Amino acid sequence: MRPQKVNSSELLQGMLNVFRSKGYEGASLNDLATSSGLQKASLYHRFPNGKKEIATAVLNYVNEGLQKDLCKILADTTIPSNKRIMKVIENINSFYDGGKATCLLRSISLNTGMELFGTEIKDNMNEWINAFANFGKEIGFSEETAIENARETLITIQGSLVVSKGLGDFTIFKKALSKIEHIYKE
Amino acid sequence: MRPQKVNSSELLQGMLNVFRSKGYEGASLNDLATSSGLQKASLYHRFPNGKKEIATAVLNYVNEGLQKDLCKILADTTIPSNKRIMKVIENINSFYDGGKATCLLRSISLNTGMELFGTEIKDNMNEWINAFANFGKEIGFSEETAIENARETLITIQGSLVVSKGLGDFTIFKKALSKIEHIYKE
DNA sequence: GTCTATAGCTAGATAGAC
DNA sequence: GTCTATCTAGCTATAGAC
Repeated sequence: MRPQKVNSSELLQGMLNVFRSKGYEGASLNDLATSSGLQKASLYHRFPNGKKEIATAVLNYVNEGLQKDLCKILADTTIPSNKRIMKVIENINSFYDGGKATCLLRSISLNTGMELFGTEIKDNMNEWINAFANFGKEIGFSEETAIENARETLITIQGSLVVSKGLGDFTIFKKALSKIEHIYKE
Repeated sequence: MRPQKVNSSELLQGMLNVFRSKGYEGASLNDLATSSGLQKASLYHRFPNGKKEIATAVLNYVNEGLQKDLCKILADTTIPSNKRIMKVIENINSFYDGGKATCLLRSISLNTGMELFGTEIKDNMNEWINAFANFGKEIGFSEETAIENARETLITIQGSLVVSKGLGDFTIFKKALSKIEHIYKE
């Protein structure tokens, strides 16, 4: 057995960046190959169903990160809630590179409509909302308020990513994150 | 002089829909031709610099609509402010087809990064913010609060478009609009 | 498991008839 | 001003050597 030249998470991280900045249609297999350090044909060895399978793998990779860096932390009752929300906000900030990186869900959902990856996108968004909603209930929000705040949290993150990037003013993203932090720190 | 087979605003409206749903890279000249009712080569007659010029024209077309259906109305002091904000919210709702349509700025900014249409996008977003900020000042907000609320208005619109589409739940967009309405109706 | 080479297709763009 | 026909470059995907 020949060793893999590039390991799986390096590969996926590189391709994640391509999909984020170029979208699904815009990301060519040449782009993906270059970013990963492999040749096109080698990508087909690892992902026999081509581009669609690559994008699915990248979506799963992101979802694992979501579980690890957001859901699990928010649900970890051994840590004080103030610490948890702080840590999660930090993770979100670094995940989106201070607002400079585009959300994969958003870039993938363009071009493809919802047909190709609709369920993956929906599931991922629901996990965000559920994680924050459960956290909200734990710190004393009513069921309804918790869900409402969780939705607003996701809306604020997505919206501030769009606006801060459009205006080239990344303090907007930072402010949005601290606004979210305050929602959960009363 | 041969008459134009399709007039300018029909042409642009059709192509706007293509760019919104497919993004810049995803929108092929065949798509654009089909949506407009003309052949590819005819599009090159009207837009000699090709796809980039088409996208610029569509961005300008959207910007004209923004002026007419949002900026001018918000600034029209002959109408009571409550009526103005109601009318503008209605226009936003129909412009985004109740949340089902994607924002052109968002779809265009993908793939192209900010390199190609960065200034157009920035200008357009600034017009949104200025229009709402001026309106906010007029109804009594402080300079700072007015700008802060205007930014949050844009963030909420963009974010709720993303989330409601991702979840396939367009009541989220509706709720976001009524939340915005309340900001300006106290 | 990775590579070079290439097939088959569609993209954006152009030429020239009417 | 609009059309059909066509060019070249790039795309996704595959074949087959190592």
